[in-house]
Amino acid sequence: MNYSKSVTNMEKNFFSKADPFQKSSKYESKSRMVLPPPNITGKLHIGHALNAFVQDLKVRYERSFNNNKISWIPGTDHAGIATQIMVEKLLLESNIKKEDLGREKFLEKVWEWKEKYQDNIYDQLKKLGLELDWDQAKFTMDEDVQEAVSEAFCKFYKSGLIFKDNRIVHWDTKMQTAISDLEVRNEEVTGYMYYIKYYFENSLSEDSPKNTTEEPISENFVTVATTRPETMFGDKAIAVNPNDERYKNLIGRSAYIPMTDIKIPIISDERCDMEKGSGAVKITPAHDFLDFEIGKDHDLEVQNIIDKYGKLSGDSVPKSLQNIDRLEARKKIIKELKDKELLVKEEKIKHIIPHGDRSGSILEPMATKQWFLDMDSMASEAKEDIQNIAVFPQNYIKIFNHWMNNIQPWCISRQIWWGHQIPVWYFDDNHIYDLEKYNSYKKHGTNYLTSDYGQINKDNEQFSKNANLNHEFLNQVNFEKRFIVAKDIESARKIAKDIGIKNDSLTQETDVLDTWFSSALWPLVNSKEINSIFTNSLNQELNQKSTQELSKGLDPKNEEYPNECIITGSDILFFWVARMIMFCKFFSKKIPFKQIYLHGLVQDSFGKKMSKSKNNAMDPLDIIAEEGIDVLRYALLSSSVPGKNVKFGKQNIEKSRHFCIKIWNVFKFIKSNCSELFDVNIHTPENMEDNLKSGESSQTHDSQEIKKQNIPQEESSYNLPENLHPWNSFIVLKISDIRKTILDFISEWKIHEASNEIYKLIWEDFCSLYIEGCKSMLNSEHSMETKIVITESFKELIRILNPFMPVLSTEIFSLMENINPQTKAYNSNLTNKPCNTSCSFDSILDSILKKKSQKENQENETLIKSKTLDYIKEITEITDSIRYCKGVLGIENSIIYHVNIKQDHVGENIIQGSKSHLESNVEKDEVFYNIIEKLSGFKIHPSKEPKNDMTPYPLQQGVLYINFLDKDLNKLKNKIKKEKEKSYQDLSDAERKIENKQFIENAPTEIKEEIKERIAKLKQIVDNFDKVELMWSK
RNA sequence: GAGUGUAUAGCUCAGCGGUAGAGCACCACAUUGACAUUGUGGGGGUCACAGGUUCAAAUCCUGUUAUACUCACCA
Repeated sequence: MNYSKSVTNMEKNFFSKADPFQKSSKYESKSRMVLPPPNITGKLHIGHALNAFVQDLKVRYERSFNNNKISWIPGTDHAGIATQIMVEKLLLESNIKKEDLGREKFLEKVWEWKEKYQDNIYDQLKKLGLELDWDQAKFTMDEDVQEAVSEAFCKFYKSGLIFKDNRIVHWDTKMQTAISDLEVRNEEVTGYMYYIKYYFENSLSEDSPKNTTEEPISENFVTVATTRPETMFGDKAIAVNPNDERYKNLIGRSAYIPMTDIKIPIISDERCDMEKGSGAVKITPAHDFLDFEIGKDHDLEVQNIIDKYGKLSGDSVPKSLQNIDRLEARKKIIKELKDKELLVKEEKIKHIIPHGDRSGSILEPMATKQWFLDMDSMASEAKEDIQNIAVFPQNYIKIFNHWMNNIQPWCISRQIWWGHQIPVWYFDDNHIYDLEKYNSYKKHGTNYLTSDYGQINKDNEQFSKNANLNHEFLNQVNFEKRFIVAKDIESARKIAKDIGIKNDSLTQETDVLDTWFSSALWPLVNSKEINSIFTNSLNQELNQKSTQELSKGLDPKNEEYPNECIITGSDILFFWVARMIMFCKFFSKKIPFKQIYLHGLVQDSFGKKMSKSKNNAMDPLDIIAEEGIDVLRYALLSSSVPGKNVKFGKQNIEKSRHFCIKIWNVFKFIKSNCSELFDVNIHTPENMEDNLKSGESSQTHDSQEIKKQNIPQEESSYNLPENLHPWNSFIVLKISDIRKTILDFISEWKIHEASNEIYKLIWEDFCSLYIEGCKSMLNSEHSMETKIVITESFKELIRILNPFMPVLSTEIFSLMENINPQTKAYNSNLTNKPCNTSCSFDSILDSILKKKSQKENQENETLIKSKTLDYIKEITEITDSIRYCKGVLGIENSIIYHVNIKQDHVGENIIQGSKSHLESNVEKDEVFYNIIEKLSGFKIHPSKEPKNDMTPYPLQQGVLYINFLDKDLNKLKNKIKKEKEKSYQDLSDAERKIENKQFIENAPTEIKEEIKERIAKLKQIVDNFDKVELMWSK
């Protein structure tokens, strides 16, 4: 059964059967991690898949290799604006506008949508095969989250961080809401700069400028440049730079707004750029950020002339333009200005204009009343906090700090319906029932507070002494703006009653909070500490005392919070990660997570962002349907470098698919070649016996081991020899080495490096080298030993592979997990204790390194390792050389070629080397030659003297003699010549280095040793090259 | 304009002080072997450019030039 055909079944097993890797349920530690909650707007995209796979890898890695069980919490985000857009669109299909339904009915529809799409998202997440803790799934508008969000708002307000103000914000005319700076997408577009004449007051005749037919002269007007002429009806001044010689005389004069008889002053301001436009700029405080600031300083009126739909309105707008969309109006205005010769010129320019991230419509800066959260204090704290978080990649700390340094108050109110409604209740003067009481509170309340922001003025002792008034809640009431901040209507009513207001008059703020406001609390609301932080504190003042109480609520041993880590896309560092740090720290006094891992975005193979409109989006579930989970998963993991975008295309998928197939095939090989071990996993004794018998008959040779197995008192146990054959020790040592490398890479979040290491380990070391060589081992006296090492090594590989390919690894592991040949490890001799536990990879490793024996030390370990590696090196050097010749000369396998290894030089070395490894186990190491034969396809004859018809070929430590039959050797000779030259070059380079005094003085000893070794090797090589060339020339 | 990256093989990218790497593509050879969704070998690189630090630089620093992203910029 090939891989592609097996995938479906494998995945079925994966989802329906217990995870064999999860058998041990005892973990040293338990911790928590939250899934960045996907929006309930639609489908998962490939970026979600990458994000989820990285997290799932972390969970599996921590569980299997760190004894740390991470509870990974799924959830979904209500995504205010985005979802509202979708639902509105849906309703429009049946010709229903949200206004027709009204807020309540509309919200019902959204909740219906939520149910449906949350299920969708969860279904899709489940199809990715993730180890999520589904019992704890949460939605950002769940009741407890709503409470926490209200509470958070109140607390922010009481500590003076939230305020309501009339400020200029980015306004989305399509959604009719304000949005935050981060939700603005700047796009470069081609537009026009219009140069418009503003006539001076005293240059005019009695007639208004619109009637002028005279040729305009510069003494009569000033030219103002703008890209948005439609805003001119909101102009309150013309500003020039005080240092601008051209306009110095104009300061203090007035000019008329074209098409109107409105007169505005000409003022001077340093922020006015002399280089830009004409140097004179129209100031429209209501519709431009800088103008708003300038207007504030010059006491200019803020007059909105664009309504919330983007249509022109207001007294100063000419009748013909009233209620016309601003962009439409622009065209009309330009036409009229042209007609009236008020337009000096229009200039085609490229400029960047802000668009709504969600709606895509051109945003209008608009002065509106909004709720803001002051970020300054939290931001400066966050800059400290980020130092205590392990951030991967680290350079994002710089970016983080840069953003924090330039932070502005966050506009948190949205004029939409779907979201957390702001917990603020308004009252009006008509509803005061106890005026005396009200005024008394008002008086003291105003004194009590520094401003209308809610912050307590602690210096005001006078008020706190007044025992007749309940001042606890005073920082929740704003008497000037007539609102009460309270977590719910009951609390608001209570306060209202206290200050003499009829409580049935309260109306809640209709605005909702920015979606990211609730997201910022996500790690907190997903811990069980949510209650101790967000309840029963409404009537407490937020002071040191209650702060202490808050932090008391958090058990320091709490395994849930702070979270283990947060894994998310680098694009939402500011949107989400930064805000979580600030919010969670503010409320819990603790940094919400220990580590941050930021991955890049998944782009198409050309580096373009994937999107539906470009038709280059890849649906992860399509890929899964076609290729399987693991192929997608490994493809994403292996090509994801921390913080860098992934160019993702066919190639990534293909490499991954080939890898899966390779693993599946080698498993098939192992299964068929180590069949008797596999059969052991059928537990019934009768079966076992049968299987052992069949195992025996399937063996072509009558090996001792099999006989041993059949001895009843041994209960089919097999004694692993004291000294494993070096070919077998080699793979165990190799896996153990690379395992460490891989685990280190994962813990440093170098997942792409780890992926690459497991790839090389399985494909090159295990399949191409070890298993190929084992094909001869399996027919040797080492057969049983080899089978055990093959299966145990492979099981270990599969265990390491599990975080990368859970489906394939689970399938293979569950088919292999019961292969536990009852083996007595050799060390039972030493400890005198029968070691009849299953023979695990690590016990084999220990036995190779003779770990159980206390006499042994580190030195011995490295000696064993290096001896084993020498053996392998000798084999690979010979096979590589033969393969090289074969490749260069184009030799066919069907003809048997011979190789002589000259024993008086190379061979002896090798045989001695191998003997010492094999110690008493093997008398003569035929295996050595068999492996070379298997790997190279050449027949090997060890002998003292080569035959005359053989061609010498240089090795590092000697000479190979190869019978090339009648092949033309010129190609090879030329190659060797080149190789020789290169070796000479390398040698002289290395020698020059070692002769350099400064190098000797400064270089570290390891490097010096390395170079010395290299020189020794190169000398041998060069020497052999010379000898061989001499022989060839004969 | 400010910040942050990136420039390495034909393509997509790793490596980031001590002999230039992978996958794909290319060329040659092998042939049903666990694996044609294969194996083996090969060709192919002044590591953008210019300086500097260092015994040693693709790697660190400075500058230049491309290029990408983020933030600010609608006169």
